[in-house]
Amino acid sequence: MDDEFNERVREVIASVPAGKVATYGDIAAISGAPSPRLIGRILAEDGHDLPWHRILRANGTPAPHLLHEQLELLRVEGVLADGNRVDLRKYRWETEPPPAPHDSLF
DNA sequence: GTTGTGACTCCAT
DNA sequence: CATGGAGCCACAA
Repeated sequence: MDDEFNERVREVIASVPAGKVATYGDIAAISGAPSPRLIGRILAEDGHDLPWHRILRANGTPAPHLLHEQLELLRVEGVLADGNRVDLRKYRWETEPPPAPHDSLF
């Protein structure tokens, strides 16, 4: 029960479809982790069986040491990155559907 | 108990 | 875009 997030986090990451990406903060929020740092730690410890390459930072850029590796794997899955940055706005995966595009005033 | 470190995020300058 | 500071959690020494 202590590390319930641990299991939850892996489930969420494993649930990310190919061609999509998620941020540490999102995984943390969805999995119920207390902090996004835990996500990084889990991946570093036991992310060998998970699509860790689909996890990006809040600004759409992967970790410094994985930057090249991540982008390569993502590129193969159809996620094209501009330089070292991925279009989160386009490839960001969400568990819940976005708010209806109601005719907002703006 | 404190300190340092890390695949993090946000805000201000 | 770069830098710094604060918040955050877990672990090793």
